[in-house]
Amino acid sequence: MLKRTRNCGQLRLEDSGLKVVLAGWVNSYRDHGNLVFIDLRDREGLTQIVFNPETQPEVHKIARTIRCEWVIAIEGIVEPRSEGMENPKLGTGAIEVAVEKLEILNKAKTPPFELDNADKTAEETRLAYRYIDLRRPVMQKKLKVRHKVTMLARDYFDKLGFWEIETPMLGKSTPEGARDFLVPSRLVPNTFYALPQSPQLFKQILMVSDIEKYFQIVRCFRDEDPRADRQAEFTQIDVEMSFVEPDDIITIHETLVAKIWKEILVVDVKLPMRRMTYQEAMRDYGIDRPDLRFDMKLKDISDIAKQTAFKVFTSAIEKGGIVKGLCAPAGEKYSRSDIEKTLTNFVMDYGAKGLAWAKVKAEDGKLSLLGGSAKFFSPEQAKQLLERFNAKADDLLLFVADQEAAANKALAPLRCKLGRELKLYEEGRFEFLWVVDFPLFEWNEDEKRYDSLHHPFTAPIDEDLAKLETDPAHIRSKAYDIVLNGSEIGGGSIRIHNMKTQQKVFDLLNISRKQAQERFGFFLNALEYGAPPHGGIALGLDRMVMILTGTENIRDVIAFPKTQRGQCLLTEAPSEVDLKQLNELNLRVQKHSQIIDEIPGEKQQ
RNA sequence: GGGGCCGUAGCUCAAUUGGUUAGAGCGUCGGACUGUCGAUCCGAAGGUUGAGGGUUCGAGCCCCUUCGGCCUCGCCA
Repeated sequence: MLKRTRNCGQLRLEDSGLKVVLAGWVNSYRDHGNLVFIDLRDREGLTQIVFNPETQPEVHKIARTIRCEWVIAIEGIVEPRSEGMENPKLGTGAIEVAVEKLEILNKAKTPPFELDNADKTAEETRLAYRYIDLRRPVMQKKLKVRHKVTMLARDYFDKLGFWEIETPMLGKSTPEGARDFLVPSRLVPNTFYALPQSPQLFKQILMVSDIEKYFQIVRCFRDEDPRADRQAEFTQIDVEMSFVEPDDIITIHETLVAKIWKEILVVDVKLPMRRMTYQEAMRDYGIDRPDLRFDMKLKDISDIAKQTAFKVFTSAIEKGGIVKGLCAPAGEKYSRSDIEKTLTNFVMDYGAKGLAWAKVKAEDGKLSLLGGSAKFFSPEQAKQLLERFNAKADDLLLFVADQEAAANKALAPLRCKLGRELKLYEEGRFEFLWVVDFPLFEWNEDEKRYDSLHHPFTAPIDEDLAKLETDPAHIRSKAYDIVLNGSEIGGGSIRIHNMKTQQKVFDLLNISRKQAQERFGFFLNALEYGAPPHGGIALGLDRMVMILTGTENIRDVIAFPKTQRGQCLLTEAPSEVDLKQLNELNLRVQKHSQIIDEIPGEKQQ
């Protein structure tokens, strides 16, 4: 076999005269009857190779039989292209290689889609032939960025004295949080492992073991329905440290993130990153991960709304709700039908009961409200509204009247939609933010108990500790989320390292002593054997790479992703298994049980 | 579990109100061609309209069921 000496993206004019060996895939071939040109591709680029019938008649003859995506190796001389024949689109466009020897390493069937048109090809087809899809430079670039991010992280943590330690993939199922993927145990019949939703408890236990600084680039599993930015199997850059406060974790990780942005995008991220309390985020943006690329804050207008004659507003407030809204700059481009159909349906998808609106018009230099709910506002009320939003002519005011949480839930996505559609920010902007001071709990009305906002091991802020007894709803936690352009790219907290506090939290979560022992007994025990104060974070690798590579699709940054039904179209997983395998695991699937039920007395297999 | 969009040649799409033999571009195959670079020119092959059922004289189109993909609400401590 010809051993390659150069890659296909490497050769330049100054290499002229060199004898080289290249190997790769045939990207395209152009047969002129006389000369044959092939663009040879490897992951580094394209190089044009030429077969000349006059100098190499035998090789030329074989070259004419070559087809796209065949794998070949060639030996030849690097030659400068003659005047006007250079290809400025290629890095190697100043030269070509005149082939002297050709080896066909492998033929290839015609690909099911053309690499050049793959961006227009159904994703289904691309996933079924992922090995071809991943040959495309755009896909390779994404995988390369992902590789670079993990290498940067590993190098960064190593230099700071962190150790990368693996934690088990076969773990213990806990009913909290997301649905677990279960793995049956063969050696202990009728029992199951769970794949980790995160290495949370293990990394905390490592702190008890005085590992002090741990990190891991680790796969996590949550058996919930996927989304465009969510996959059942995903990767976290997982970190835990001892003897730290939130500031320590925040500083270390914003520095890492800034380094990643600098190295990969050559973008300078201003440090320290902005911080915002949860309260402020919810008040101004209706969500704990605000997109700060544009302003357009939400405003509570309940005080004005309750004075109006608009029943929708007044009755919502009477029921303890609020009226909250936003002012879309130049939003008058939305027609009445856009607002009352498209935008209203949009907020209703998020549970809003409706969308009130009014347009801001200028008459003789004076602003007034027009259309929609405008008629319900007195001139004085209208004036107050316009002032509150600092509204300008041709703006559009939109309101939702509901319980506060429900109003936020609808307005936050509406704000993002409007920001995008009204082009309130330019692409390529990165607005980082730490959201801090999360509540420790939220009240779960259905279950009549508190739920952890973060997870049950999150520590309360010291000055709020006393509220564990008196006012759990208003305890703030030492949790922090890092948010970028409205996307949560990481989150963590300082943990409870004191068994008593941990027990108290379980009580409020309505987890009984017995349940706590069953589920987390090993962990609670560990806390009693000298657990240091500790905390950590997990950065979402997939989401970071998505933003770094400018894709909205998480499948683009995963080499072998799954579909919305959790299937791998390449391997056709998941699949049925042999009865023998099931028997070894002491398992019977419902299909078999039904057969047995239907044929009583039939001998069981 | 709910809502929405989609499925026609290998790929991307078209096909009038339900009406003749389902078309085009790219790709593929064959041929031509002295320097191309998304080569060009000539020619050819290629279809169970995702699957099953129904309505109809007649279905790619209408109805039902089903499979699959994407987006989304719920879900994701």
